[in-house]
Amino acid sequence: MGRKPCCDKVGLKRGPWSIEEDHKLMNFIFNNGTIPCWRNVPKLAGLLRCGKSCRLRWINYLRPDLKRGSFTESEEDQIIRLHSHLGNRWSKIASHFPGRTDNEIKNHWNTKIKKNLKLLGLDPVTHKPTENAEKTDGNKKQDQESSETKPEDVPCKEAVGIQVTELDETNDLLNDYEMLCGSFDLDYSHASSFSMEESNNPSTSAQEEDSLKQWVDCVDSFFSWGDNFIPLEEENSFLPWEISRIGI
DNA sequence: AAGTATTTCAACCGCCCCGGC
DNA sequence: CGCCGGGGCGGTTGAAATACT
Repeated sequence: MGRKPCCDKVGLKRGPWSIEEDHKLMNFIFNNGTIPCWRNVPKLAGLLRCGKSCRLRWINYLRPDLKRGSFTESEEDQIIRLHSHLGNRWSKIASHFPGRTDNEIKNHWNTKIKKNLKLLGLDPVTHKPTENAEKTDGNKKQDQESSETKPEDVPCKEAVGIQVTELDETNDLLNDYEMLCGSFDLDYSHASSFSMEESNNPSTSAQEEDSLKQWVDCVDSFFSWGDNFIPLEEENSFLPWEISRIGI
């Protein structure tokens, strides 16, 4: 409304990213490290995209520390717990899951978890039985607000920030949820393992480095890099798996 | 095998917040 | 103190993939 768009959209490409575009963006980021101003990235990287689009592509898809694959049962549990206290603050929720993006969690919530909670007769917003939620419809907003209490306002249980009594309620909810998942025969067998201990440990272990190297190998085989790709080793700037340390 | 319905998820849109001036 | 611009975030869309008839 009267506000200038984030960029001049005329002549800019939209829609799915091509391999070549991914290549250009990754190459630029790997060779330049921190991005002080995303607005300049498309110009400098030779992309016909808006800066926001580049940022999103990097964060949601190209980042080397991204964890791929389906959500594990424990991750889903954690999402439900966090959502019951944080509401739709996807970025806050995602901050508890290294390697997962807010977009990914949001999508998973909207497509799967929400549906399963509804099947259980639970309101995905209030996390309470639907009848209950209807009965207290007038107070729904209040409920919602209280359920979306800011994390900093809530005494913390471990790193997650959950009151003990509320945690018990959430655990009951999760038991029902797990039973439901079981009855639908959800398959987590192909999903990678996950633990909050692991996720709360930001230290770059040798294991993590290995996985990042694997990622790079994987990307190398996945993308058909063009001849103009500058191997990072040759560039001598830094290795891709060091990105997490310098904090892009 | 073909057509249709449903699901998934990458990407976009637009608002809000915050820092710089 | 107010304005401006950029980044971040949540909601939404739509194309592609998958399931079903």
